[in-house]
Amino acid sequence: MKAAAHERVKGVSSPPAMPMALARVDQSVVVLKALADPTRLQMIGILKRSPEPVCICDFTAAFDLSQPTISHHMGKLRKAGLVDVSKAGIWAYYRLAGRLEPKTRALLDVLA
Amino acid sequence: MKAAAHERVKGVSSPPAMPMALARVDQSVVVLKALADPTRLQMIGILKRSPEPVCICDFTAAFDLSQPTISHHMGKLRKAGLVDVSKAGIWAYYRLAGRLEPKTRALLDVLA
DNA sequence: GCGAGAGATCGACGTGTATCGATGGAATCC
DNA sequence: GGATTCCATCGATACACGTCGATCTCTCGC
Repeated sequence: MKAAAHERVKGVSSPPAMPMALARVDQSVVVLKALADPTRLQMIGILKRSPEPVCICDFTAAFDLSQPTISHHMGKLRKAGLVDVSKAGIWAYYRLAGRLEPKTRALLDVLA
Repeated sequence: MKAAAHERVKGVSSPPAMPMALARVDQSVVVLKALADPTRLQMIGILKRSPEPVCICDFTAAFDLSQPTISHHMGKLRKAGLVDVSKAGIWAYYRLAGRLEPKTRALLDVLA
């Protein structure tokens, strides 16, 4: 993809114009891309219903994937702003991000 | 990707087990993948707030993308079950799918 | 300080996807 | 019938992504 889609939208007159803020589209796409993977969606589901932060080693044990892959997926969720990480000594504990856009929060409520 | 993620989930005992139905995960991922693109997300937004079905030629005019690319995106939305198409002579009119999973409907309500 | 373990990063590989131009199929108009 | 128009499909290309093994960076316990 060479450019963000909102830069490719022409004048627009025929279809009803688009109220959704343009930056909003890109922000939503970032979150949607982060969630559009079976592993990450299940990770979010697990985090969402866990009252305690979850050690990433638990995910490495639960999924049949290598440790780098698990770390990669969690990093993707982190960069999308969906999860927070706290390190305790050797271990890294993840939980759903505390500060979430209302729209993102609603998304997670619907999904998981 | 070699297999669906739910086939890669091991015994699972440490993290709180996962109530989300396994097929549900894959179904959600299909919808999320369809929405995780700026062009398609805007298309859905336009369809969502248009009371009338929209001719695909309007999208071709509104976005600075080639006709095959627009058709490709619309086909992706169609295969994900998000939109319905009706042909009138030479033209093809698209609208949001009438039969939507409640979860999917909620997703669209949040997003667009 | 040193070895060991947890987790992030790196490099590479195969697959998926967005994009385009060219082609094909169907309905319309003359 | 023939030309035209709209849209879907095909083939090709470039890039993004999921995955892994190997490596690096911490922190802990000795």
